[in-house]
Amino acid sequence: MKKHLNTVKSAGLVKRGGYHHGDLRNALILAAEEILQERGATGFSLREAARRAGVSPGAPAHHFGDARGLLTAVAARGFKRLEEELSGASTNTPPADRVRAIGAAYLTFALKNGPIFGIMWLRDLLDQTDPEYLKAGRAAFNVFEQAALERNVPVATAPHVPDAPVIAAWAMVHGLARLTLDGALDAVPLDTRGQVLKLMSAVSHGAVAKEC
Amino acid sequence: MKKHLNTVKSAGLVKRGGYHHGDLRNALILAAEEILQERGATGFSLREAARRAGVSPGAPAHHFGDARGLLTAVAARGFKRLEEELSGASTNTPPADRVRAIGAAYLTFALKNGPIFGIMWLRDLLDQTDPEYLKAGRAAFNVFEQAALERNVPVATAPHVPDAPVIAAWAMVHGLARLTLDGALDAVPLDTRGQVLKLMSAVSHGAVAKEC
DNA sequence: TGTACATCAGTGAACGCGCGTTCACTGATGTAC
DNA sequence: TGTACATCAGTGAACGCGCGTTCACTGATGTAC
Repeated sequence: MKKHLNTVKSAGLVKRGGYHHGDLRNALILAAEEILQERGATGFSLREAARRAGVSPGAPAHHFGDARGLLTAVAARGFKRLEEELSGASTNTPPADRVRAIGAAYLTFALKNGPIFGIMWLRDLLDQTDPEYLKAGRAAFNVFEQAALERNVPVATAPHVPDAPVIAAWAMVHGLARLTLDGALDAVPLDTRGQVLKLMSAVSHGAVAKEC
Repeated sequence: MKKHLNTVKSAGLVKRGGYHHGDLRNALILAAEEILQERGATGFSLREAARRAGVSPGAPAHHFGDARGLLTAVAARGFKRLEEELSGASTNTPPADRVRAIGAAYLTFALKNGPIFGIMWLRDLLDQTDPEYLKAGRAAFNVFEQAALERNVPVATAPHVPDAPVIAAWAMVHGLARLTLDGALDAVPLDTRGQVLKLMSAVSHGAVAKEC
């Protein structure tokens, strides 16, 4: 019955003896992730997060203000984790296969973290102006774009406009992830996803635009 | 202040004088759509739908059982409307351009009906076994697939497995729609969406797979 | 055409629930001297 | 090394809220004869 405490507990983030917690901010983020994964976005509440961190209902306000604040932190952390996964896939793969590997990592992350991935895009529930959130989101996209363009221009410095093949490829992986999560592709064999990722890679490199 | 009643009202679906409503089922579906469009999925409640239809809080139970039942009906109607849009785009367009036109219609529908489109895929909130819902969803996909395959085999009769280019193309439009709705493409010019749809069309016809 | 009656589609008050947030408070921590 | 004190990070009881659902009821409708 208390099984849901395991993750937060095993990370040593439930309040121990003292009056002060020590790392409540992180404990609440982990607790929120736990709730999302177990019960989905519908099942989330600030009180439940406080409960799992072993703390009174008023405590979270000190760190996040309100529920929106906590969820925004969760989303930001989600994008950071996604970025790490994508970066890992990128550096471990020769340039020619990079985009496909990144796409596969994107898909894997989304499927493993369904409800968290979902909330990362639910702007209604987030503080859309939070700089950490925005930065993390851009960083993740950057990894993808860099691999597609196969040059090392640092994109983050100046605003620029990504071109159609990159957007098309991103939309394709993203759509594949969402349709899978939403159960719309239950009848489609796993193998097909691999083929879709190949097509995605080709699109990202302009294989279609350059005269087919 | 009562502005939100307009749609349901102007459709003549608010209870008039009598004890019985006459068409409460449809009135509730319209009211639910209104709420979703105005307040998003978070703002939806069964009581509010009843309120807008001019009926007591217990009334919806007679027609839908619970909130899930009503939302499922909304989602089913959403897919029916989507299917109509896609069919319209298909029949009004020469075969060569059909997939692109359908993709554009898909995107337009999604953007016009953001929160409703969102809920159509939120299986947590729906009765996933509802036959009307399932049928409407399949019918919409069928229009897309038929155009991509450019033959007239009726797909609905026997279960079959769509192949990678069709799934890839669908994922691409779907992803484009969701990323746009979620504000992730705010910096991308509208023109780019048109180019993405062209790429989508090429992919759906196997332009990439057939040796590039 | 009239009457009895079953069925249907509503009412509206009441219930218990968990939520987010507030607030006066208090225990722990860290810093100045 | 010791003491005073400000600041910080918690408590926990209380608030009001809107929700979904229930239930005994009642008015309207339609059908049988």
